[in-house]
Amino acid sequence: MSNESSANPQSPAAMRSMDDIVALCRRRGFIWQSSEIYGGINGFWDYGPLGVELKRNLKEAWWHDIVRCPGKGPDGNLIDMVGVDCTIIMNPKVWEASGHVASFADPMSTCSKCGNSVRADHIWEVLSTQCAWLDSLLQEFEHFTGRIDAGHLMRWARGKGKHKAPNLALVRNPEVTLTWLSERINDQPNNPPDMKELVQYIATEQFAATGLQTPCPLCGGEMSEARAFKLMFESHAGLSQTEDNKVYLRPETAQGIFTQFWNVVDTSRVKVPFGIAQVGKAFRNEVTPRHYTYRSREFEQMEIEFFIRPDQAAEWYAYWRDARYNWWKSIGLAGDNLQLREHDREELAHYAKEGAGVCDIEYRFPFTAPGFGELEGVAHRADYDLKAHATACGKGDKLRYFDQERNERYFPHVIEPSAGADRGTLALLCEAYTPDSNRPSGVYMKFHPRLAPIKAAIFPLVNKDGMPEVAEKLYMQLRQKWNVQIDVKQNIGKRYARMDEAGTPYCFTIDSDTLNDQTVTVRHRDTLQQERIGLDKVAAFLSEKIGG
RNA sequence: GCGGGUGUAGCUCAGUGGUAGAGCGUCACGUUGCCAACGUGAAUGUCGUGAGUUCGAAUCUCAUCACCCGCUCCA
Repeated sequence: MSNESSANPQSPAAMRSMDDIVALCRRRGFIWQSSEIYGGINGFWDYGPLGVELKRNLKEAWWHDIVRCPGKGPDGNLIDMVGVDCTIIMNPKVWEASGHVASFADPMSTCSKCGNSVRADHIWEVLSTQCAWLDSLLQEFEHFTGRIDAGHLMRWARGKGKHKAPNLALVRNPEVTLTWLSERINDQPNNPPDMKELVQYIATEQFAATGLQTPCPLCGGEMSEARAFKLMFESHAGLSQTEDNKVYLRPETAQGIFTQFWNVVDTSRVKVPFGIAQVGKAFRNEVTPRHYTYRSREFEQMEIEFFIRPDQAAEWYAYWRDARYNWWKSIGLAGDNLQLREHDREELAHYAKEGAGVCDIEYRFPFTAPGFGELEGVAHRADYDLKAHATACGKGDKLRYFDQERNERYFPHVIEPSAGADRGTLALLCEAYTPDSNRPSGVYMKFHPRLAPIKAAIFPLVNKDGMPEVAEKLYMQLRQKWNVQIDVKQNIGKRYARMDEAGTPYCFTIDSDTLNDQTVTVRHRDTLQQERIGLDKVAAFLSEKIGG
């Protein structure tokens, strides 16, 4: 990212370069690399003293607004929401039922010449739709009559083919390759090869040794056997390490909620519509962890599974989509950097094709700009998960939810707002980062006061004349309710500057007037303005500005 | 996984084969009278890591790790 910031220091992007944000996060103790003294580990990040407060504030704001005080739904009734906290390691059958074991092990094929990797089940689609050299080859056969013309192939191999598919067997060694192909045609004159087989023949040099090969869509080289990438972390529960006790670290928190759905219904007096919320770690063996904490291998989710009557999916989907978008706005991500994006039908996941919709709430991170990156997804998952678990555990329709009012049984549909706590924290950091050449620190963190890691700082103007004693008394009082800091060292400007970089919204300074008239100055982070308020009014001031 | 780039103190960087440095920051003491002031002093380095070449390597070579960029991936 050093290129990004140095390339064009005048551009708006450079004003908010990721490099500078990362540097501040490190310098002030928001985020560090995991195991940094050993060189770090790709895809894992730690939160420092300020970072942990910020992330906790985000999770607590979410829990407060979602579980404790969720507001009214589209039906005008108060929303019913309860929380759970499920384990990271679950019975492996959970992941078979959810489809993760199958879909998280997408077999990949790699080109032995150029190293290009393609999903094995997509390779023919890629070859037929996005392959430049195959397009070029097929143009040679525009007037293709059904007869395979070795002369045509040879001419292409020695001309265009050399540039477009240098590693294709036909290009490297056309004589041998065409020998195998003509043998095939002569052996079975009544069964000419179809397009797929033809493409495999021209990709094959050592037919006797290797059998038919599949060519690389980029360079024509041979693609390797498909091998599975394990996208779920694996471990073993028990001392021996065998297939029998293999377990997975959960790749999402949602499945804990689904598997406990029936216990919640039986014990919590909730009835549809209602929601179950959970905050917790999830793990994915991402191929390429990138962009600071944005795509990590260990991350934290804040998920709601909201259970509804199937016929009410559309209105609840719309409700959660708007509620969640507005929530992110309310904690300080207002403006052009936040957007709501409905998915096209084509990009929908398998469980959502027929649903009321899927959307992402996206933030314009410096590394995605001018594009956006996902903060939260809101998806109508229909009854896919509850049904899958009901079937997999062998109880099937017996696990349908009984709707007393309507006297009917059904599997509730699910609207799932699933947010990333680490991505949210990163967005808050990026949004807060505000360069300001007029202040000593050169930058300040403009956190919404509700999310700010430190709510207020208490400073004696000088470290004598009874000021420290007054400051300490105020500090002892305020810290019972808020995360506040006291600092008596060094000059006042330096202390303000430090608080600017920590994003502390208010500083209370005790000076000589305090000793006479029992007032303190309040210094506002964003405006640098100061006002005087009574020493006994400080707690009320914070309550009004921050809550709590 | 592929290709390109980067890696020296907390930060910004200097050091191109011969004693590892500066500024800022941090800490201590003094001072202080509202925005990184001043004075004195102090601490802080596996020169990303590991090998190799060399009498001698931060410097040259190779490997490796981490980060950044572009592909790829993103259920």
